[in-house]
Amino acid sequence: MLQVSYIRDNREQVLERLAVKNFKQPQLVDEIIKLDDNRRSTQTSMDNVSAQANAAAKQVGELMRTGKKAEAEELKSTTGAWKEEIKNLGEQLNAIEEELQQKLVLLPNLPHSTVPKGITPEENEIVLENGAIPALPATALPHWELAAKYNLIDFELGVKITGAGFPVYKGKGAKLQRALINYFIDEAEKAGYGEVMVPLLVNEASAYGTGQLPDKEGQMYFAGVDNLYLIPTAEVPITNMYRDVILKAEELPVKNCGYTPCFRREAGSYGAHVRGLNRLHQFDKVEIVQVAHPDRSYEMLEQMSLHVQGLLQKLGLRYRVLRLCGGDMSFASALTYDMETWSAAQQRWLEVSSVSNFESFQSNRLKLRFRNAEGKTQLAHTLNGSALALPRIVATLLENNQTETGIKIPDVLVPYTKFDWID
RNA sequence: GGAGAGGUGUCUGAGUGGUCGAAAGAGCACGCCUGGAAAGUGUGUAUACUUCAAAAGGGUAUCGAGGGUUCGAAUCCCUCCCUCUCCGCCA
Repeated sequence: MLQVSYIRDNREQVLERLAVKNFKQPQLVDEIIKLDDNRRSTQTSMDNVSAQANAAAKQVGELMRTGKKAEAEELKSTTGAWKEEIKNLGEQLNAIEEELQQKLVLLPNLPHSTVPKGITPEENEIVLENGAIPALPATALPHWELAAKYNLIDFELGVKITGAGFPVYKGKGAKLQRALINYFIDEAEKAGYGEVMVPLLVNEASAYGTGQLPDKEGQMYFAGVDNLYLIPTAEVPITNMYRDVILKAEELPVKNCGYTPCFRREAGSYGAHVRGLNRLHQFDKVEIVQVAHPDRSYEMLEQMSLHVQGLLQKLGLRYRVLRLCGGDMSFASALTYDMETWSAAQQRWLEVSSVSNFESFQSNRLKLRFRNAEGKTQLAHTLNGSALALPRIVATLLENNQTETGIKIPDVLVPYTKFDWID
């Protein structure tokens, strides 16, 4: 959520930035400013009447104490009109604030100045490409066939137990999952991210805090009896640890990492591109999250991007980094890098990580602040990234490392898997 | 699931109708003291909105949330939420 004061002070710039994000309702900006004007004047009127009423109440007390009952009674009789007015103004104010809030949550975050214009994924900017293109045998298989051939993942069994998109990992397939999780967590800790293990269900306030509500309600599984949402990403519980928190400036940046399963309904996305591990309803992910000083958040974003790239390099995967264009970015992000690995058997790029700076868009909702050099509270910046999401990493690893005789495990993972071949 | 207790500032904790944004202590910050530190001592120490060109200053709101009674509510009444304890069940 953008800050109203910022919108007021930078109207032109806000409109210009929203256009980069291809935002369709620029009139909202002026509507918001107008509502805020209205809010202010109503608030001022109400405060003035309240001040009068408060003063009178104090005076009544004083008169009673000094025994001037008649005067007190007289004063009492005059306060009725004020009460009525305060009530009316209060109702008006509530209505205005509600409408303002409703419009405010419709505005996406403003894209950073380096975000390219564009609408479709094709217009994303390729920042760099790295790693060798694997040479596969002519008999190379896509991962879902490899998974079946080596008995690593049973998609059908998952359908029986739960439904499509909930695979069962078996044997070395299951061990590979655990190995990757532990490897990613260890690497994140080495990079200074403190590990946390968080709840997989969150309440409404948390879902709202990171922006899943109100707009993306349909994406989350919902446990209605207890009013809890299954997390679509660890970002939600981890970032919400800092909801309503005022940090000291010297505590920044706060760096956390955590492993969780992630649950996404992915309503309406079916087809050839979502076969196998390409898109699941439940998947595993290690997330890195930072709360940063506004002056340094972009530096931190680069640091996070390099961390993710380091993982891909160590796993020996060919990857590329994209700077998302305005139209392809998420609602809450100011700048997003997507990392994609090259799936040699599917002959396509697969998104395995997304690293974003949300600036103060989330922290404004979360009321996540720090005390700045002047001793005043200021909104902190929040960032997060996948480091990494497992399924497409597994897909690429299986496909790119396949040989006639089996699948080679990358050296860095062998201490975790305790085996170096799947055969 | 049954029964009970309770939600006050960074924390502990007082406060049952006015002088309460709130005692006291702890913590923290700054100063004094000291060769330096501890102890001691002094001062300060919530958040948001608003007014003001800005600062200073002023106003309003907030003692779990919402509503009510009253000239006036942390304090009384109602509804909801949450936490804790005991019992039951249980990984």
